[in-house]
Amino acid sequence: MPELPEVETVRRGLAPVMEGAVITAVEARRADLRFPFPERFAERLAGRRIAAMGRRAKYLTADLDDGTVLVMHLGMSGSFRIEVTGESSLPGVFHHDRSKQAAHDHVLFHLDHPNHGKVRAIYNDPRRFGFMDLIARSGFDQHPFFRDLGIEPTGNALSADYLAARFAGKRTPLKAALLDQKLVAGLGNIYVCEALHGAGLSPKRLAGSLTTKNGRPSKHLAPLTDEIRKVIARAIEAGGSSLRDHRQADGSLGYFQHQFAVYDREGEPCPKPGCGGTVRRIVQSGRSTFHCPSCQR
DNA sequence: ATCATGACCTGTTAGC
DNA sequence: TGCTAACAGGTCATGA
Repeated sequence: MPELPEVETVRRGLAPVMEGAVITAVEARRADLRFPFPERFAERLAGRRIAAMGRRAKYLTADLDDGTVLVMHLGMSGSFRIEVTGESSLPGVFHHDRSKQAAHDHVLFHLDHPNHGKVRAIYNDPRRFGFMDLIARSGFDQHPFFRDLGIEPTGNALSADYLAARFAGKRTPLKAALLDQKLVAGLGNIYVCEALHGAGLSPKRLAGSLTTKNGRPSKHLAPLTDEIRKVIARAIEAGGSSLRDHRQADGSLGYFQHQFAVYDREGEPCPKPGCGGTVRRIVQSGRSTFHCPSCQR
């Protein structure tokens, strides 16, 4: 499910109830998700206070008061929801039908928050491609999860020069290059399709074709960085995209899917003014790519 | 080294 | 209506 904007939306939803809260208990209802939970997972979390909720690429992090970091990845279908347990006064908290989602509730974090009282954060993940781990804050950047990750697409590091350096000599299609978390971390299938359409670049074009002989950026790279930055920012603003199950932590739906130009719009007219093309679906590296062959060259 | 592919799992939907 | 096949936001291990 979640690319960077969805994970960031989850982080923003969890932060108000998790930051500053003490974890009173954790229930892991099975031994593994994609990977086994770390040794003594629940015991190591119990009693810890959460100092801050963070995000790196598509990873959610919770910094604990003992120097460990709870790392969480939502995989394809992971989501969180918040439930108030007592007479807590959280405006707009998700009042859901518990029986509906309980089937795949795998981890329950029981929290005690100084302002909100007793609250639970519940991790649900039907496909179980998500995972959780505990690592040391001191070794965070060197940890295998994070060591090889590329830059965040939201910050100043993303530039035409950066992409030119990383694309140089690459024979892989632009679509695959942008999905590679070692180059730009956090982009996924939706937002790569959208950014390439915005930039008017074909997903089939070889990444290396966007650099000049001496490794300088071609004229297409500045617009591409702009489109990446823009689509990610707009999607975060919209609370992410709700294709089937992504929700904000308060239960409301993200609505960026209504702004897709090409993703999941096969057969529809290209929305670019004056283009007149038709959105097509192709398969690249085993995954759907949506693009407009008329205006993406 | 680089790249494309299948595997991991379950749920939903398109098509017959 | 009911069955089956294809497909889904991600990543990792494989083999060419």
